[in-house]
Amino acid sequence: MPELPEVEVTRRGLVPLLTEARLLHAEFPGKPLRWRPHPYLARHVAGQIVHAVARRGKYLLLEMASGWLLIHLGMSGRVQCVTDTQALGPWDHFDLRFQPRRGPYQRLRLTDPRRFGAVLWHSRADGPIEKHPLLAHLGIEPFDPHFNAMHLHQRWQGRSVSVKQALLAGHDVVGVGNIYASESLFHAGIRPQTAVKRLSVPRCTRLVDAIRQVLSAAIERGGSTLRDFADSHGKTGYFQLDYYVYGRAGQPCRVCGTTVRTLKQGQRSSFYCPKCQR
DNA sequence: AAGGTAACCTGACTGC
DNA sequence: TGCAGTCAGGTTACCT
Repeated sequence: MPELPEVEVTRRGLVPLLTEARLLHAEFPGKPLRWRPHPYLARHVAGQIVHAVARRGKYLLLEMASGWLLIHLGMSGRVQCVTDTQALGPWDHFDLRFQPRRGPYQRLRLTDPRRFGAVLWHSRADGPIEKHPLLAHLGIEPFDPHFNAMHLHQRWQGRSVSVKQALLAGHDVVGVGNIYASESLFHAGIRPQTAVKRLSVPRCTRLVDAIRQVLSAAIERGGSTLRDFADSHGKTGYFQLDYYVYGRAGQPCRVCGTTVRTLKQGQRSSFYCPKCQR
C-alpha cells in the first residue's frame, strides 16, 4: 500500500487534527510490530504537544519538544483517527490517545495486518532526527529542488544495477516504491532493466520529471487503493485507475496498444511496455 | 563497495 | 470445501 503518495496523503489528513494536539497515552496492543518499541516510548510521549506532522521518505514524523515519534506503514499499514470509544480491531497494533486543539479526545490507530510497520521514538537528546539510523542513509526527497538529472547521473556513474532496482533501494531518491517505479519508468520511456550507468543526462531529466509528475498526480488522487489503503479519515485513493503499466501485464498499452509485459527483478514484479520503453 | 538473496508476517486469490 | 501454492504497496540483515 504505502509509498510516498499514500504516506503524504495520510500526513496531510493528520495535520489539522494533530498539530498542537496533546498526546495523552500510547499503547501497543496485540502482537509486536517489526521492532520492539522503545521501552520508555509511552512515558516520553505522554503529555507532549505535537508541533509538526512531517514526512521523510515513507516515514511519518510527529515532532514534539523532547523528540520525534516515527511511524512507518510497512507493506500493509494504515493510520486512522477514530473516536475515543472506538473498539480496537484485530490488526490495530498501535493506539495513541490525544486531545486535539479543539474538539473531543481521539485516538490515532495504526492498523497493520502483516506487521512490517514500525513505531519508534527518537529523543532530541540523541541528536537531530536526520541522524536516526533508519533515516540517516535515505536518498534525497523527490520534491527537493536538488533532486535533478545531474544528481542521478553523478550517483549512477559506473554502477551496473538496473534503474528499477536503484529506484526501489531508496539511496538515490526516496519514496518511489514498486508501483510508482514502474509508472515513472513508463512515463520516462525507460525500460526497468536498463543499467543506470547507461542513462544519459537527458534521460535522467525525463526520469526526474516523470517521478515528480507521477508522485504528485498520485497525491492529488488520494494515493492508490489496491485493496485496503485509506487516509487518516478512512477515505480511499483513486490513482490505481490511472496506472499505465502496473498490474496490467497482458493488457494493451494505453498509449500504443502493445501488450504490457512483466518481469521479476529482485523478487519484485516490474511492468513495462516494450515499445514505449527502450 | 556493490550486488544478490532470504527473511520478517498475514491475507487474498488460484487451481486441483 | 479444503488444501497447497503464489503473490502482495517495504526494508533490513547477511552473504558473496
